[in-house]
Amino acid sequence: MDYEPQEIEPRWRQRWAEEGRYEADPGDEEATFITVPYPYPSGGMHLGHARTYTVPDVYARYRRLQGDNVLFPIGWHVTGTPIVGAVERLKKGEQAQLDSLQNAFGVPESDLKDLETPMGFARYFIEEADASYKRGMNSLGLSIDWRREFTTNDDRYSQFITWQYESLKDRGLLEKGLHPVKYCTEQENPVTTHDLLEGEDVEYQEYSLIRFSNEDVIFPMATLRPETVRGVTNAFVNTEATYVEATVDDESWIVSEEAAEKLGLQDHEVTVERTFTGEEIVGTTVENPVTGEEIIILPAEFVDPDSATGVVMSVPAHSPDDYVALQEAKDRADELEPYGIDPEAVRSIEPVPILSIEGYGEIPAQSAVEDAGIESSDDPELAEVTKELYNDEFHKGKLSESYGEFGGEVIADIRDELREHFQSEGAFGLMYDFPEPVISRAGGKVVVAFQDTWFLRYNDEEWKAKASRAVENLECIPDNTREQYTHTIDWLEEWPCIRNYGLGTKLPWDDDFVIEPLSDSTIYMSYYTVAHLIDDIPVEELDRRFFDTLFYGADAVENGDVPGVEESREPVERALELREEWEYWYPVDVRISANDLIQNHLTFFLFHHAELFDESNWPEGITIMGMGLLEGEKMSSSKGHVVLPGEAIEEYGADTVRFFLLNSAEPWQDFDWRGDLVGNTRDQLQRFWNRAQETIEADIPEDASEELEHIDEWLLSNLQTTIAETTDALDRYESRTASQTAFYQFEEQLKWYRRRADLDRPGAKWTLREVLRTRLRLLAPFVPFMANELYEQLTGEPAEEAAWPEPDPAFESPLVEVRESLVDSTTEDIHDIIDVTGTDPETVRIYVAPAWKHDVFETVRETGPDVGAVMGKVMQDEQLREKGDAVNDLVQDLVEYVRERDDETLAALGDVDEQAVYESATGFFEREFDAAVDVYDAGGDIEDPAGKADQAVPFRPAIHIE
RNA sequence: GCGAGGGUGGCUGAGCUUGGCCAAAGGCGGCGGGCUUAAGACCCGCUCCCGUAGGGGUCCCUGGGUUCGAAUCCCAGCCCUCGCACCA
Repeated sequence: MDYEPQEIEPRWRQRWAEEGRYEADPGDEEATFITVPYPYPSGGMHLGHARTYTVPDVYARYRRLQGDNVLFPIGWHVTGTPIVGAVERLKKGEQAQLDSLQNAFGVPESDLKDLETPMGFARYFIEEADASYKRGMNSLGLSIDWRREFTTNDDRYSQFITWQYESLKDRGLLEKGLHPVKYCTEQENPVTTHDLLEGEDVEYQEYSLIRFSNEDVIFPMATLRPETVRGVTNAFVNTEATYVEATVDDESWIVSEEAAEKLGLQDHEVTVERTFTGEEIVGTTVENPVTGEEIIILPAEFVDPDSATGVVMSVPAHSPDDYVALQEAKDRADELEPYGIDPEAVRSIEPVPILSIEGYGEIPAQSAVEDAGIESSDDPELAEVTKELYNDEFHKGKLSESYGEFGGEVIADIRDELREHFQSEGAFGLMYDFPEPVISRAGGKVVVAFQDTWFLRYNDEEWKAKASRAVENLECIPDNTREQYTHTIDWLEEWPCIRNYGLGTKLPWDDDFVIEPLSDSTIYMSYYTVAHLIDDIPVEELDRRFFDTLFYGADAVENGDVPGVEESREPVERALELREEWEYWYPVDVRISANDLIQNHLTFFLFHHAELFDESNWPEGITIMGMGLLEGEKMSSSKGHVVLPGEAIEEYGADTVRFFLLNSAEPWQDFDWRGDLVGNTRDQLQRFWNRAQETIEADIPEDASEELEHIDEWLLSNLQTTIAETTDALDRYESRTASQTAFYQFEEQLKWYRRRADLDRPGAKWTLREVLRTRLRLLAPFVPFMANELYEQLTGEPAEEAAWPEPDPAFESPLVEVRESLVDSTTEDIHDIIDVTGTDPETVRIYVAPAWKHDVFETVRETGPDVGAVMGKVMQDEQLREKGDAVNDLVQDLVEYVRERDDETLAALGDVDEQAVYESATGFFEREFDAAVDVYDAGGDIEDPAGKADQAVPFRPAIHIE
């Protein structure tokens, strides 16, 4: 029977579906609960996703073979704006979106209209599309319990999330506050990264506003380097731009027109009193709030009125930009007279350094500009020089003594403190803005606005302490991720957990808001335990009391000791029944997720479990997964640089796809899907299949197992090692090591076995069948279609009905392995000699070391690798003493030999009858070298034409060819 | 700058935790052979240098060190990747 995955695989898919094979219900067996992030169907499924879900599947299948009752569920995450945004972009006919849908995911024109509602879009990629997740998951043979699927937009799920957030609020872990957000001035609405047309990567900056003043009028100047306040020599405004005088809160401010609008959105009361062009304030002098010095406002074209306040302070000693601008202003000082500026006053402006830094002159900006040979503000190198100087000053610059308590400190250490100091003194204000233009997809300018927002208080000390404890007992795979969780818990601050629109659950007490995706997915694993059993319960009955009963039990509800709920209440009968499901499955044994989610989602997952559930229900393990590359480059649905599981499975078969994904890298390493390598994997599987067929068809007598020879025992001994190593590797989630061991590494052993053994013997046939029977079970988690098919052909039942193999001590034999290693090394030696001499021998003579040499070996083995000690003992023997140097050389050799080997091997070597080993392999040697082979005892009266026999040492026979 | 992970033979990629059986697995590529009418597929062997006897030399980013012995441990340096921070 040929290997036809397209014929085999659909049969198994159908069987599994019909049997409900992977539907798991509570039972007597040990429960294993494996979860993976539910997919976000804002597009189709590609191969990167395929591995995400196949890794947990392999583990699930492994645990099932181990006898566990395994639950592997899946749901669908649709919360928030990405899907809504995708629909909007589609409806607008945006080309990038159409490309992604049609080219990357093969959506036909006729289906596009189905995608015009958010849930229609989601539903399409959940199950309808060719590239839908459900189709992909089924094709891959994932052992999912499909009864439990849901979406995060379902009413019942929302009731669950409502319970979660009401509980958290009662526990004081939610807080309302103002928060800077990206805000579209066109739609007058907050926007997310997905809503941006331009500037997706731009983060807003927190600018210090230095409150320069003229009389009662404030001229706030924005800077990201508040420590330079003492180095300001002048200011710049754009003469062409529009500025306003506005009442800001109770003060009079002069800023650009754009800045006035932004300030109005940042919790300031702003009334524009008067509008004028920048020209008007050129020449004005203003007072530095820190130094009290008067500085003059100069004109400059480069000032962008849409950046921060539109009034720029100049620090020529530390900003190459400012330094060059000031030089240019001096050169053209005479042109400033019409503004009422005295040219001499401009020419007399000198940079004022406020910090010292090694590697630069006294005026760092000057030396930086001069060293780079920059002469004009048009020089493209200026930006680079500026960046470099800023970096150096931040990390290495020491502030001058005029800063009092901050003097002598490195900027990086005191910038924040210094800013707060001047803020509290009233010298500084604060403003948020983007350093680059940001444009929304609606075409409007995006600015930073303050919005009322609800926060999760991840900075709560008690909560952090609980989360830290959850990490302590967590199995982190790989182990070096543990530190990252701890680190994240340490620095995590408040997290805004709502959005203004999108799919999902409304904030229970304010339905203007929706709970955002990273916040509505922290404990949903518990929902899987009952998801398939609550469809018949009316939505409104899934209330607070229901979930309290479900998760905390009747006692907690009756006694009113559910945190935040004071009155005693009746438990809900149905919830008590369901509680058994939850108690059976929980906690999550392992969460398998992506490494970039450690900093947010996975840590949130720990926080929420630590708060809402007892310690016994905290997650037990998290395994991290790496990313996928395609032919060496990052996969990207928007660029169409993806392979769809359906395409790959059609070309190679699901087993090949799975095997490649699991075997080419450990789960936490990045993998690279390369067509040539995948093709090779398919060929290997096919070869395995063909060999298996020979074994399945072989006619094996009943009593064949009684005719095992040494080489059969050797293979079986190796098989036991393979079982142990594969099991250990899978216990550590090392899918690559496990599959390499069970598949490729054992193939190497088989290669030797085939060369060595007479395969027509019943004993050999029996051995190969035994090997196949074991290997199919070891491989079943990886290639379930093939393994089940072959196992059924071999034994009459699928591999998944059988048990995971365990090493059989009866077949473990170091002695057998050591004996074979002697044959192997001798074979290699003979080959070497033949290769080097270039001869084709007719006779090969093998001389085994004589008994006295083996006696010396025994002495070395007993004494240990110490030449002096061994010689002392050996020389007590008169006969050996007579041999003199020969003994000395031998001891040197043997000490080396013993030092390099472990005790078990040495013990086995002590039991070996070397001559018998080579004699029994004579037939093999003769076939291998096509020559007559004779084995001699080097100590006997023997034929030794070249006088080689003396060279024999234990386990290294002398060899002569002729 | 901080944190994490790396630098291995033509390429890819194991080994490094637990130093010695490591000239260093496997795959790809290349070379030779078998099978075949032929190609492909498949099977076998070779693939750092020198060598007509199983040996020797050089080698795992660079330079030191520890050790009887280092790809593996320690120190210093260089370079790369990824996060974060910082930065008009």
